[in-house]
Amino acid sequence: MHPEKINIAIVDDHTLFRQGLASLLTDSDKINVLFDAENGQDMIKKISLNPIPEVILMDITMPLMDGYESTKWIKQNYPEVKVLALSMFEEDKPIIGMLKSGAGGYMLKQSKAGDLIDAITGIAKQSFYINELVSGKLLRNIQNNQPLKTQQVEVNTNELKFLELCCSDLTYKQIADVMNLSPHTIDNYREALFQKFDTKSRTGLVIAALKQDLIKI
Amino acid sequence: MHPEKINIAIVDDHTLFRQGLASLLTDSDKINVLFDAENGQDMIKKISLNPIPEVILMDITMPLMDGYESTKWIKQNYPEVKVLALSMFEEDKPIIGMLKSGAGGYMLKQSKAGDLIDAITGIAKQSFYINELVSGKLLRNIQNNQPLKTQQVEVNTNELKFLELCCSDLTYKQIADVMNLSPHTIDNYREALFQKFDTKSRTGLVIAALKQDLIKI
DNA sequence: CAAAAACAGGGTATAATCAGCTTTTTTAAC
DNA sequence: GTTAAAAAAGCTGATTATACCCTGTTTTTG
Repeated sequence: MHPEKINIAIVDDHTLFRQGLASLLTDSDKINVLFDAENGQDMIKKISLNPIPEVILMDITMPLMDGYESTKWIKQNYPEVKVLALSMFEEDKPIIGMLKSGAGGYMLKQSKAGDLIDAITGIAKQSFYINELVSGKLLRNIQNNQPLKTQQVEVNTNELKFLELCCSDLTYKQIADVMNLSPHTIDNYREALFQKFDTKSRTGLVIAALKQDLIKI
Repeated sequence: MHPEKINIAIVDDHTLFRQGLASLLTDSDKINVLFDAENGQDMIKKISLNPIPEVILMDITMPLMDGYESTKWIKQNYPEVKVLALSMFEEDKPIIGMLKSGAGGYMLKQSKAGDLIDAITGIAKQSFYINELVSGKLLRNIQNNQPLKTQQVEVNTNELKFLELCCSDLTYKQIADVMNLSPHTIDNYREALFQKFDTKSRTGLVIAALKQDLIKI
């Protein structure tokens, strides 16, 4: 009397975990495990030999092709397939990384089976499944995407203008011209900024300024 | 017999809404409205004349100083105060915008009173309150923050490595050394890339590669 | 007025840019 | 397998730009 089962695949390099999980999920009457794979390359091989799963449970750390790469590949080649990250890490970086790669949710391996099944059914229906673990990270990520300043370097208006003009094919002589200053003054600016940014080349200058968010491209 | 009430403030330019809401929330035994304000400037004036609220309910569209600005100001001057956005818009932009500005949650004005009270108590306790409305936007935002490619330029592995090494103070000679190639081969790479990216300087190369997302800094 | 900051000059060594050419390695066709 | 074509790697030599000196003048500012 149950509705149609959800077809999934499991990608994880630990065989015991993979097969134990498959058995566990199969025991429930809601989920059908189509195939499993021990890394991304194995998954690519097997996905064409099987029916397309609705959801893929994806580990992160795997040899040959990890969870990030595998998720990106899935989203490029089978965008309708949902990926649910399943990992032991609860740090920000892997969570944000998997979501950026295209995962629609993130579950910890220490979750209860019932919660995982909820997540799978949730993600199958709505394309994503956000729990408290993930929502906080998401929010913090979006809010921290701009500051993160190191020891901010002070630059005056002219130096800033100069830095912006450095992001071009203009020579210093031409920059001096544009700014209506002597090339030697530009020399002074450059040397001052070299010191401030601890670099020795125009390229280094531009990159340092970009990193500090002083200029945009 | 209720625990301590949560002290809040309401910032919204519609007087009837503001006062009606205040009355509604005060009727509950969980929330105490310290003050209200009709825009960000009014809020700034009143916040120093009152006890500091735990949570501020913040509208977005307001004259003189809108919700984005007001939220940023709060987060800069009273970072411990939580902001719960309260708006009629359920589009991506305002939601993402308010969260980026520092709001810890986002509720629709068409919510039920009980849900709003839940959100307020939630945000007071945990600093954020994520509902289904917000989580999907967050996820989509984070996933769409990268692509947007123009006409992609093809570069091979060596050229890519070279581009990465260009983002440094290394001279071409040193790059050649690192890559175990003759400096003249590096010359060839450079010239080929100059053509591909239509530039004439190392700086231009680096910037073009960054724009195309071929390299990261 | 004195000190600091900004601007400007001359000069040199090194690195970057550019054009034209040879050799080696790959690729693909025969 | 041979071989022609194409691609990648390597080279010479010259010009221009960049990086780094030291020094002096003007302007701002306390």
